Amino acid sequence: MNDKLGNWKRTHRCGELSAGQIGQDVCVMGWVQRRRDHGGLIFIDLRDRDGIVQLALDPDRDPEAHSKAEQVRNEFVLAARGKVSPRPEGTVNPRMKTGEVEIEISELLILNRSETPPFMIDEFSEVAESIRLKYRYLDLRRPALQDNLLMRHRVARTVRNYLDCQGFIEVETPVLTKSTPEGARDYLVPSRVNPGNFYALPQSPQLFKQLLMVSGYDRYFQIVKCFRDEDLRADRQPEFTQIDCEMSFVNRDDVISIMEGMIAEVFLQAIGAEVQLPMARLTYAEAMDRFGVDNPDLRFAMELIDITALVSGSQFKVFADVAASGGLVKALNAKGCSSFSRKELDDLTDFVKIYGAKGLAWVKVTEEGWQSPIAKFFTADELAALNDKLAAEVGDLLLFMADTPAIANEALGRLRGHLGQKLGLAKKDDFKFAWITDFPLLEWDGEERRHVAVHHPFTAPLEEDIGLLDTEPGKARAQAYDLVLNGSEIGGGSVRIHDQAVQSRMFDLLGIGAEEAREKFGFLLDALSFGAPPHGGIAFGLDRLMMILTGADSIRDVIAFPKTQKATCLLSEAPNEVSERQLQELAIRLRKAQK
RNA sequence: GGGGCUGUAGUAGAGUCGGUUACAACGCCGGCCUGUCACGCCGGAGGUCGCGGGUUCGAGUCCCGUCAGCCCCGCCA
Repeated sequence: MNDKLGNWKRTHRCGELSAGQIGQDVCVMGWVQRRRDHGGLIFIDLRDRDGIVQLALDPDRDPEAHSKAEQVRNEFVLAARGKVSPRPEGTVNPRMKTGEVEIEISELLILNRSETPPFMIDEFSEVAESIRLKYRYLDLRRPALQDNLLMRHRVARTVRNYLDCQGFIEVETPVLTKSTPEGARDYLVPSRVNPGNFYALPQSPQLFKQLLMVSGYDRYFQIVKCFRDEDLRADRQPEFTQIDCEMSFVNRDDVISIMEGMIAEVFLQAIGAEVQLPMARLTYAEAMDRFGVDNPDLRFAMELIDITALVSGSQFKVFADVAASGGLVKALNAKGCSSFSRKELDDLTDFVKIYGAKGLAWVKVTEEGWQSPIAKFFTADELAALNDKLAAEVGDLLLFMADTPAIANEALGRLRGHLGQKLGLAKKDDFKFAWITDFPLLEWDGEERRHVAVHHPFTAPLEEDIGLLDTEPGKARAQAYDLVLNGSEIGGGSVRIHDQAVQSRMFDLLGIGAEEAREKFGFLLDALSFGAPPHGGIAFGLDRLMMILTGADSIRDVIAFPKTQKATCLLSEAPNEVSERQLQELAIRLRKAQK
């Protein structure tokens, strides 16, 4: 039989007790971290979310509490009253925040018992993630996850305070909304009241926040769940959280300036890091040229060098042919890496093949010159020119990639990131931000044989590129921007189209006919015709931001109840089959699973 | 859809060349212990080697399949 709480009131949290409370009568409540039974004296480490404090139970002081303590096991829930006392000389524990004191217990309640947990609730035990996920409520008792979720709370609070001070108001938008073409696969929800019809869960509140601008709310934000039915990654969950913002009467620089202030405040409040403002900016074209990717990790240099022109006339056919057919030959200098083993070089080659590259040429720069399978193809002049262009020094490893521009950039750019990690150039407590601007507006989709929006269909072109929409739409740039931190895209947004005619033209370019546009986005087009102000916004991925702030390697470590890679929840066992009756109400008949 | 890694008591691991009854640690249970703090000492219980099939006199070990977890490509406006 458990003890009743009655009118006991907690006076302190376990972690906040220190020498300052010595002599006070206190009451703490929490979970048993550990019991140490010395036959006479019993020590209990009591834990709550703030920390751990030692309870001392002396049979001479209170036999009843002491005998109760003998029944106590790990994770029992206790309430304890007693006097905060200094620990005897020589028994102070400097590794504990509360290690100078203990509570001399006079009364003890066992509020609840616990089964032996499947794993130890401490910071030492390594446990398979599938077991941690099945017993998530126990894993969440451990300090690592508690610290992460507490920081997540502080970040959300900082964001709300900052945006409130800047005149933003938080407005909720529908979760049951309309499926739209473009973008990710939707999660669908059947409508019982409208058989055969489905809601979609929002991939983002994009359209609604634009409507709020038309409604005159001027500055909106929301910390909001978004849903995309796509495959998972270490930094991707099908349901995730955005800090979603939209502002009226602003241009790109206005949005960037307010938002980088928010990020700086978040870093200061969450981890005490000072962020230099304004943040760096790179155009998309420059990012691709120097780093091969649109989310470069700027914690280290090792930039990509375009050597297409230098090798276009060389005897090395692989390079010359690529150059002649409109491809790119690019290289990077891995300083001091000429000691890489054959195996390491093979691993690098395997790495670039993941991104579709056919191979990777390497050169070790030695006292005797180039040591490389491709050295013999180049004249002395060519070697000198390449060494000069790559700033090659003895001890360097040069890596070359020749392919279509898309593959050469991506493969070598990813290799650069990979090497940065491998060589320890990317430190977790180093934060390098950059805004990437001037993205292309459109991208050609070879499979669907049409343009698709790089950002989304509501993104405005650069004002000077509007003419290109009629001549060379593929060359038009967008008023879009991403915030990149340490090689991770943590946010992205754009100035939106507020002109109905331009929006219709955009749908046209995307191969969305007038009728389809009417059907899918008619409400937006209508709204734009009723005095839509110029507006723009941005959304930050809160989960990814938290990963970087906490140093987590997995998005699951910053989410209270995350999904597995197969998008299931090991705790609740969602998703699950539903009853025939439920399906009937929804007018849904299942097909047999196809083999 | 594809590539890769992992799977052995509650937990995390060892297990040789295919060969006796599958090991030791932490945890758990019992006993002892009045200053420990990841307490200590003594004793004990606990196993469908993920699952299914195959090879073999014999499989945790080799082969095939499958399931689960993780990482990656595709996908993610």
